[in-house]
Amino acid sequence: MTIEEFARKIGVSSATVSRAIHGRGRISPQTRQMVLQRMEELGFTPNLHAQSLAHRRSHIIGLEYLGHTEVLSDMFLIALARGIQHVLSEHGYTLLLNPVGVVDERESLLRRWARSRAVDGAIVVGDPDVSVEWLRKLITQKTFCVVIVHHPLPPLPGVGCVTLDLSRGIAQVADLLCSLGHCRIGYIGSIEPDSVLPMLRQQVEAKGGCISPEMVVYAGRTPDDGARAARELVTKSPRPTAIFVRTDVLAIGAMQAIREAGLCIPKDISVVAHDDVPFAQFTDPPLTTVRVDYEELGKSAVEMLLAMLERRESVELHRTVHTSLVQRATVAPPLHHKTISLPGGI
Amino acid sequence: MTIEEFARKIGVSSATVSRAIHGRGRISPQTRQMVLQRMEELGFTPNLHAQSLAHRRSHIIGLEYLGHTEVLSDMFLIALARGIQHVLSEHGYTLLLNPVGVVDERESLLRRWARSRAVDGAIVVGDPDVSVEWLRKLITQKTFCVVIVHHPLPPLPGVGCVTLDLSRGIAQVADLLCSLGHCRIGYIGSIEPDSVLPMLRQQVEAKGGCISPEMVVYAGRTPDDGARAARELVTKSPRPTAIFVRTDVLAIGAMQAIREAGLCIPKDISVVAHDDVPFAQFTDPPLTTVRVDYEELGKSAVEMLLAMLERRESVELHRTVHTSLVQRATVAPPLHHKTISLPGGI
DNA sequence: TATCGTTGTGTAAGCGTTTACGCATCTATT
DNA sequence: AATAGATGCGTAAACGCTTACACAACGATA
Repeated sequence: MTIEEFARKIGVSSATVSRAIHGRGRISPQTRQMVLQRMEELGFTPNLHAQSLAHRRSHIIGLEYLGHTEVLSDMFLIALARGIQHVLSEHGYTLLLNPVGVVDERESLLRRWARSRAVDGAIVVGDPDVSVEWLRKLITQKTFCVVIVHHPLPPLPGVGCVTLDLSRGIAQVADLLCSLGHCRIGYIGSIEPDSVLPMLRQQVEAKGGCISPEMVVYAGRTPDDGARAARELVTKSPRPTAIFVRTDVLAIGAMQAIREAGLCIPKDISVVAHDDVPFAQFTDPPLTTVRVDYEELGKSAVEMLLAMLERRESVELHRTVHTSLVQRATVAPPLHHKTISLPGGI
Repeated sequence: MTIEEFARKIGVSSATVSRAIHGRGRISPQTRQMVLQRMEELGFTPNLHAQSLAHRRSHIIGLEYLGHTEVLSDMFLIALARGIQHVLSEHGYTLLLNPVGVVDERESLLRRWARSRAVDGAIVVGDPDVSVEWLRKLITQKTFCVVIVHHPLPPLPGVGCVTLDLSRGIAQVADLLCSLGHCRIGYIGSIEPDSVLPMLRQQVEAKGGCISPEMVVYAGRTPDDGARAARELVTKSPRPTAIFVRTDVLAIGAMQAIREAGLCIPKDISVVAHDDVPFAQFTDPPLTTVRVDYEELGKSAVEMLLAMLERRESVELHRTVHTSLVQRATVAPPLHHKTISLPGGI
């Protein structure tokens, strides 16, 4: 049913129906009520494409995720999407997903979406691949977007930026570990380059602890990688009294390997990880880890985007989301509290 | 840039450009090549809404998920979405998500989408809430959809159906357990009504085992629920030699409780669960569980839907996806193999 | 050479909305 | 009672694409 047919059927013009729907323009309250009610009854819903065409607005926003797609690393996406959806649906928008994990080399789907006006704006996730050039191309299309990154971007018109700042959580890790007396701390990284190690090291050293170079090993992404790394660290002598693992997924494997080495977590060795993926609370013992509030991240991003789309005054183009440690059961004081390594020493 | 502007700029008419884009209608190969090339150069992309309006096709399909939204139960959604996306993007379609977990009582978002022609078709997940009435309303809008359910639906025009049949996996569970000699089997269910228990019981009894009524307890959804249920089962005497747990999430808690009761998995008691969520391989020991291939489910559904949309002949309107057991390390032969319970006995 | 089908292109009428504009019809003012 | 400004509504022109139809140019046939 088209708006014309419907209008005729209820004895008004299409313009009146349109005005009733949007509550804009001059229309009497009675007529409006009547139209809305009959819409319910007859089940008329305006054609979205015609609306979008006329409005030059689709009320759809896109989510572009640049990055490797492994089963486990995907999990954060759903949390992000949930945060985004929540805000979005309150404003009558919906979410269009790009093919997860299918990164189109020649031209990002997002650009195509933007040019074809399929989306009004977009949220872009995936730190390493967000280049300024790429963004510059994107915004030529007069599409707003907000990117979620680790390090603030140079300001570009029409580009918002919410940065995920890991330092708070990392500082808390250092605090916890050092205050318990850990000073020989191991580090299992994921993929280089890595901005977390320097952060952690600085914090730890400031508190009298130490992450000496031979105590850091870069593993990879999978639990097996984590296990391998943990085996390596655990055979060092002296053994680290605590290990920070860059991701929960790695930590899963690391914990397994540590147990297999006959060590007890956290009595013999403490473990702290990062991400707080859903299963972190179900490991044995439950994993102490740094929580990243992806839902909050999604919310912030979409709020910013909507503010831009609705051309609100004074839109804050930069926001920061912090992380925080959630303590569960993989950290305890070190067993022998006598060994104090000198700052920077081996 | 509109198609008119672009056409003028390259010295042809808009009709020619359109024909070049779609490769339909009469157009010389040279002109077509030229147009396509200049599209690249000038960066022209047709407006999607205008296209959809003219075509009466949006090339977007919706995913509606009816159901409770808990963090862990969400995980299957992403696998499903991945399967869907994969096929979809090969055919130039994209996916529109309904607000996850926001079930609009008055009128499903999907219906609104369908009526407003935002989507060409939809995939509906969420067994318990898929009522035939609801579907009947949906198809009034001439929208195709395929539902993913556990039990085949009465055939409706325009409604495809892929059913997830759990029986194969359940039979394998019964096989495994009984062939190892387990005959006193406990059952931890999730939420009633439950179609799995009858299936499992039938299979088990056919093989000489038994799930006696006091060996089944309905728990809920969370790991804590699972733990409570396991504690209850484990204190029975005689104790079950194996427990089937309806979901991996419940099993997590159950395993923890079993360990806390001083029992060893699988030596003292075997555990088999269902779903094979990502972390199932990382429990300690790794969980033997029934795998549901959600990606396959998504693929099947979307293939069927696309076939319907493209009005292919002889579309198979019903497909079945089976489950299968993946054996990991939570099952072993029972410790004392002497007790043989009579079929159907207490 | 006149005729006919074929081929490539342009013209214009949709597709289903929104909205600027104009025209009645009212109330409020003199 | 005549006029001015509100107010409510309809008409019609966009919005940017597709496609049926018309038409010109062409090689093939008689």
